Amino acid sequence: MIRIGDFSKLSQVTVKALRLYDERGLLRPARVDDFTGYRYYSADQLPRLNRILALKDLGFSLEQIAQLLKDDLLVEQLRGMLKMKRAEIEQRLEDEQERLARVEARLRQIERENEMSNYEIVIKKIEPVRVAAVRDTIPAYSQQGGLWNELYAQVGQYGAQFAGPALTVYYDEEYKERDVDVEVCQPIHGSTPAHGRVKVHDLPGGAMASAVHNGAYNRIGQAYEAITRWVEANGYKIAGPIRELYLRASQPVRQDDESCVTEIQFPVEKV
Amino acid sequence: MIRIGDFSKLSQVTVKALRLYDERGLLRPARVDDFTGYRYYSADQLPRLNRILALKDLGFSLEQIAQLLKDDLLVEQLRGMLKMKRAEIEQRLEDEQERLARVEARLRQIERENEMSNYEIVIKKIEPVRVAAVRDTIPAYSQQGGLWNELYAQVGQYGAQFAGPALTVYYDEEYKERDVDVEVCQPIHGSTPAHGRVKVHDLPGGAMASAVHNGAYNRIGQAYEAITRWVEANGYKIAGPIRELYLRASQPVRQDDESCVTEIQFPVEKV
DNA sequence: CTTGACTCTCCCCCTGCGGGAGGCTGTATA
DNA sequence: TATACAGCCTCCCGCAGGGGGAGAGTCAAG
Repeated sequence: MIRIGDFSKLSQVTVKALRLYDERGLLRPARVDDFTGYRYYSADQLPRLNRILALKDLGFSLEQIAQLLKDDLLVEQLRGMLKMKRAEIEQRLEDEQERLARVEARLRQIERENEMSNYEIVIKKIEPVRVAAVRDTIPAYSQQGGLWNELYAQVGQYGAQFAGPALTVYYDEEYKERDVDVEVCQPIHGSTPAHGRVKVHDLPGGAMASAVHNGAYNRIGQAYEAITRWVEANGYKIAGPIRELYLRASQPVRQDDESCVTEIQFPVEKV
Repeated sequence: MIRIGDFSKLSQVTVKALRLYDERGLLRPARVDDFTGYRYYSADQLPRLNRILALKDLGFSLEQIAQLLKDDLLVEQLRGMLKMKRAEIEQRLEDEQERLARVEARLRQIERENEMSNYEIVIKKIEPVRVAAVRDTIPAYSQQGGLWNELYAQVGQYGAQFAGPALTVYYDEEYKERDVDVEVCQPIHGSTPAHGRVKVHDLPGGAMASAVHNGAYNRIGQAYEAITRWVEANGYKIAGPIRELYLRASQPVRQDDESCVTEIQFPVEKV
């Protein structure tokens, strides 16, 4: 009969862990003194303990190990658990690879510019969103005013509930200074009947690379630049029209209002 | 001013997380109502929140992020943290690769034999251990008795304290049936003067592939077989003389005593 | 008999939240 | 204007796998 401390030395497992395995039913001591509560182990319990350690090394949780240690375990079940675990590990490997790529992209950026970027790009999954919208090709970005007036005249008339901040979708594949294909949108709840040029439809959801620009519109180009570089450096590609969400806008709209907050979303998918 | 629920929708961060970031000092709301305790956020806090999310995505803990968000952070420090994180991720990748290899080795073994092995092999780090020992070349494994008598006669005389179970070291590089170079050892505390053929020295520590054989000695070959296969299948190689630890032995020694418990240790290193 | 090394149970701690209880608040509607 | 009801607040517990420590009981040697 071996006391817990000696058994701990023999097996290289801490006393704390042994007591936990006892409590969780993974390894009951060969004998427990009724009066003192002392745990007494037997040398032939080492194989079972080693089995526990080996399974832990494979990444199983204590609860899973308890299942795997039951006497009536079929080889089939073991095989199934192992395959599950293999898939799990492969997934984690992939995740860590991507994480590593992101860290290295950051490091390269620092080496190049020797400073931190002002923009943080994050990937977010967006749900599809119902909007009332007016789409048109207009001479220049700054000429959206008319479209917004048209949109809110209509939406206001039907009193639809707003479901989020207004946004613009830019449908041009490339950057254009003139004759821009834009759609101004207001997310709404429920449905509002289409009327004239105001259509109600659902913007598709999906993965978005998102950055927030804090300040005047006339410097928003920096945000586009940062996000474009990030998308390239992190192995994504653009997979749809870009959106601008006006989280805080000036009334009336002014290009040099520093208090504006705008989120830019690039739909992306992995290369 | 944006209430926490709306800010949560805007940022795709749960209310619970936002409250936690407030508590941990990562993102204090722009204003907190003194009476109601309501948190009010401002749209221009989104960049900071996105920075938090981006850093979390790189694998930093909330505490590390708090450091990284401080105003007086130098680029140098950021670079240092990133390099640390890179090393950490590379380490994890390596660990997971090995874990995957172990799982796959198990699966292959099951496919081959369609049953579970009776032996569990674990890697353990062993500390160097001081022993009193007698080494000699003897005609056969089973002839160790004389060496043990010689050893204990001497050790008993000086009354050294035992520091663990007795063990044998097999110095032959290959398996041999006759003329075996063995050393019988008893771990002791402190030092005992050498006398005659009994030497006191330190067995080296290091990584050991260990298996426990439960039962008679004359079936211990199975354990050797299992551990040899494991070492090969998991990308290790043998890096020193093999040890046998007699965790529970019969008195007198009998080859067919089923109550014996013996641990076999192969010093290994990665290929 | 005493001392010192072990052992016992119980409780709190770690991360990054999720879930829920119990109790205010703010707003939209009847 | 009264009342729902959604939204917010602060606790408190739980998670996995133990680590650290308190306070009290046990064992073996000198």
